[in-house]
Amino acid sequence: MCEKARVIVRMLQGCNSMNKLRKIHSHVIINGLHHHPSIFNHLLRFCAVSVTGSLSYAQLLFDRFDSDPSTSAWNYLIRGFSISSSPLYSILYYNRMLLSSVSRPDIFTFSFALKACERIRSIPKCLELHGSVIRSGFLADAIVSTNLVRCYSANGSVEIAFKVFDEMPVRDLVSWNAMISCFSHAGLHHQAFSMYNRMGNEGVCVDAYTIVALLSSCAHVSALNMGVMLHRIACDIRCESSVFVSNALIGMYAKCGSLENAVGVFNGMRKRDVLTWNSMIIGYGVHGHGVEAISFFRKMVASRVRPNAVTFLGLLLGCSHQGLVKEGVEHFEIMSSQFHLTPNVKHYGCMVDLFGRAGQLEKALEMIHTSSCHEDPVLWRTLLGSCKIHRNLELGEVAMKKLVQLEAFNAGDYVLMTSIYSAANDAQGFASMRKLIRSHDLRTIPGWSWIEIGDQVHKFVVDDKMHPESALIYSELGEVINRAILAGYKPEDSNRTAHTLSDRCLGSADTSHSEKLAIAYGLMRTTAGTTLRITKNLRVCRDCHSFTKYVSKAFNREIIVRDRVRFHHFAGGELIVIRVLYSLGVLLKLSPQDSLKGKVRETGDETIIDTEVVIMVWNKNITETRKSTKEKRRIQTPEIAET
DNA sequence: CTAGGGTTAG
Repeated sequence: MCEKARVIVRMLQGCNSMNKLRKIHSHVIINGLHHHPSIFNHLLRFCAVSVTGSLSYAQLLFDRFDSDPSTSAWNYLIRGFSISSSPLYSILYYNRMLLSSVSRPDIFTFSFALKACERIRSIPKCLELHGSVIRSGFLADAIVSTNLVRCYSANGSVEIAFKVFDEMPVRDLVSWNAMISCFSHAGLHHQAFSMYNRMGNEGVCVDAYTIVALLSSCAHVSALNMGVMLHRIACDIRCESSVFVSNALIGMYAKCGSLENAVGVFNGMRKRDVLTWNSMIIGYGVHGHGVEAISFFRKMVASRVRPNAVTFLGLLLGCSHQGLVKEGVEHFEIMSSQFHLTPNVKHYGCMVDLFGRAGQLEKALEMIHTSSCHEDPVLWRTLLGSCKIHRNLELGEVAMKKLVQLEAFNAGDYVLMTSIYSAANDAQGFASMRKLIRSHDLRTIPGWSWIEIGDQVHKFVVDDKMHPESALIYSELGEVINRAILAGYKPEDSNRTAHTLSDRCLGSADTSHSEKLAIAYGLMRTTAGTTLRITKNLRVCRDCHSFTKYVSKAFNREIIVRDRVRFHHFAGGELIVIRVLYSLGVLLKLSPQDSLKGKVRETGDETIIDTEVVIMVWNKNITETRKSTKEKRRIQTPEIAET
């Protein structure tokens, strides 16, 4: 290399902006050095892969280069495009390389091309690259084959991803993590767990990435015991203070119904990001605790973390479930006016639910019309649900007609509409629904509930007879029902209400609903005082809701039921709200009415608590219940730490 | 001379 070229290469190594690069480039051209391979590579490298580079300039350089680019030159371009907004170009350059260059792809080329393929969502390209990887013998490279696993996974082909993984000659920790994430994303949570077990058997250690992926699966299937175990492992390998791990832990605890522990993790964090706050707000939202969600939202804004669309989803969810119409509307408005976020279908869905649940059905309808998504069946279905609650036949018919017109009707819609007709004693309408059901051969989704006991998950369906301890469970359930009745439970009379008609025709008369079986089993198999956590796929019916409430009183147990959309938290025969004064580490359990009546208020720098509500003090693993007194207590709120 | 991974709603 001549002295001039050496100087230019040194200049390029120190280059930090496109302006400088352009100057150097013209200098190169003047000196007639633009076909010098080393200089070309350095120019290309800066344009294609540095943060301040320019991919279009890289293309320009590439097109004007008149000898055959080296593999590394191709790699720069393929790499640059693979992480750009147009990954397709990455593939185009890869194809061009194969067809027009003497330079052959190496392991790096495949890594970058696979990364691009992961983002363009094309199974045929995946298969083609897979073939080339095999032919070139690079399948033995752990990174290349892990990229292949990710590629199939991102394209929705879990089976092939697993096959590639299973046949990998060399695997490392990242490969295992990729496979676990793949299962977790695909909703195959138990497969994700079994990968973890296999890792243990093969002596592979886990890291923070493994834990985050597994925690996400725990959150989805409410596997609290598994989640707690992962929390312990995170502490053992000292990654529990990573923001990723902490956020995943908060999400897991909140979705497993343990807000106490979610708050515990939240309090211990040194750094918090949007996801940290969102996880807490969503946690409160899905528990139906709008007031608390709003309080977290205020603290979030005060600590200068910018809320995003998901933040507002959590807020609106909490407001609609707690019946906070005014607050919901307020936050829906500031979402766009103050935070410049555009509401999407899900936000409109929450608003329709907010108005509908509160009985303001006309406003709910208006919301659908003013939204940008008035053809979305979910919104109409939400309205239909509200019409059922408030027994509004006219609007119910409007919603149902719309669903039929959109060809989006399902069995659930028919169930709702049928019960609206029944409630209105409209035999004709009822008959027309039956006809529709027959002609479309629609089946309802079977309901099931599960409960985690030890490391086992027990799943129940309606009138379940499959469980090995079935007989015992039914005799226990009889006993439980009797004790609940003594505590005040009134089983819903199936002959009295309008439900009868629809229940009979749909085969879901109020027999032993799956959550009743799960509760009976939980009472049998856990020691006195243990909290029961039930998860179910549908909504909890009114009778089971009331049943659970009285069981919590009769057996003195906290029972937390997670249904399709929210949590129901029962204790002492009440539906309760957990109010956390997180800056104090104080945890209050009170009824939603108390919360609404403002028995806990934060005014300026102090918090006022009416102590007739039950107070629990949260302190690491110790919870202590203090009995109420009638006087008012004033507690100084200290500065919020580390925000 | 250059590679791979992560968390939130329904």
